[in-house]
Amino acid sequence: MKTLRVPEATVTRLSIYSRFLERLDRNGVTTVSSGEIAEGVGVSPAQVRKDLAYFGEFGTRGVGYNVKDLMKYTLKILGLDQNWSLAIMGAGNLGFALCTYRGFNVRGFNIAGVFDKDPTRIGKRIGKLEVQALSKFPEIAERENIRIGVIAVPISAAQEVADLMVKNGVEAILNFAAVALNVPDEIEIRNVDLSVKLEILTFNLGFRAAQSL
Amino acid sequence: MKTLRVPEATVTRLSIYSRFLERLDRNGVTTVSSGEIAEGVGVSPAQVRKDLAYFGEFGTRGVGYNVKDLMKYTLKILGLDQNWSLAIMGAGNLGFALCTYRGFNVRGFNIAGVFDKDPTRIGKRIGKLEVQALSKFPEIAERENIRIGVIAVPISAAQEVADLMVKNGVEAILNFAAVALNVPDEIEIRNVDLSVKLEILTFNLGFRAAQSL
DNA sequence: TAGATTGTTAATCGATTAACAATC
DNA sequence: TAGATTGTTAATCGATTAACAATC
Repeated sequence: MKTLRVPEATVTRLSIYSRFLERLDRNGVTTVSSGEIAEGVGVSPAQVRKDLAYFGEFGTRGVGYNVKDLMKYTLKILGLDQNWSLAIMGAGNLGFALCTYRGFNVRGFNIAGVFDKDPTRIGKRIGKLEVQALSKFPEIAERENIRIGVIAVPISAAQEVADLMVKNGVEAILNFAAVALNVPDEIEIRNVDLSVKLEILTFNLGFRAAQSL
Repeated sequence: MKTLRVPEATVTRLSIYSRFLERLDRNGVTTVSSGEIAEGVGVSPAQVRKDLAYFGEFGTRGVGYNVKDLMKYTLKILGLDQNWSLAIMGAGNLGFALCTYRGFNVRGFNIAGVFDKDPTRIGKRIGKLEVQALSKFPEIAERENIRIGVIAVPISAAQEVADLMVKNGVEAILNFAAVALNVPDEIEIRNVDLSVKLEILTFNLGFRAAQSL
């Protein structure tokens, strides 16, 4: 068993390459070079080739890459050659926004259930979805084969919701609550803290001001 | 002029340290060691000390760090010893969720205006805010000293909105639209692509399955 | 063949970690 | 003083880039 280690930054870039390739394809472009991809997404050509080299040889020397083929390969690498059922945990404002976010659908993510524990929210409709009680999670997770859950509940409820998902077979979690969650090692988890992102900006603004003194 | 280069990961961790310190402070803890911070946020003690060392000496050898002091220092480093006025561009579901997100307020971010170009949205209230026409942006940005803007509009409108902000003195942009924006070099810009985050998870699920073959 | 571009290796760059002198 | 923990240096680790042989 080879243990190839792929940098997470490479995976992020592959996402971006695949979007760029889709755009080229829509525009009828059939062949592209690493330099053109690099130019299009703002990295170096060597970076593009290196990122792809982790997974195979997809180009033709002297020619470049076939846009349609490379697009398919990158999507397959990312696991996007299949559809994924998501659970959105929390039907507050953020949960609502996530349920209606069109960016998920175009990449093959299908929201199979939205859950809340607030009785005033349960039963309400969000588009084609109906907000479900947390108690319905096990049944729906099983039926819909939900492997990925998104946490959009307040900090105080985040751990409880994570536990519920882990207990019911969820393998990966995207967590919007600003708290470090305790989950087994084998669960993939990533945090998105919106305020941290802003703080990188304020740091840089202040830092730049200090440098120019 | 020294050109100290601080890794972005260090800034992200400082955000997380500062939250952990606030929690300790609320719990009445007065002194903390790099090892305890490391334990609390899931990094190495050397990492904690190295991150802080970019900015000065904040501890006492043999003793540790004073929680209140270190909390203040980290907040100051991040630029959070002042309040920041934000503009939310786009009053769709995501814009609405951002306007009502309480995580911003506790870190000193104040939403000073929410803007949209859809006439059916203009004038609607979101909490204490009223959705403003894009044409009001210059006036309000100036009056409220808006230096940071958040883009929560569809891809098709993102560049236009970015241009408007840059023209009116915005220095930093948090972009939720899945498109690379063209802004002058001196503008700080970070993208948050919700789908890319999910794709890192699907990649890892697929990758792990492949490794265990 | 000449020109172009890939795939890959080696060099470089940068970030993390281990180790320890400084010092409370 | 003995014990503890910082601040910092040097070693290690990992990611990016430059360069070029392979080859279309």
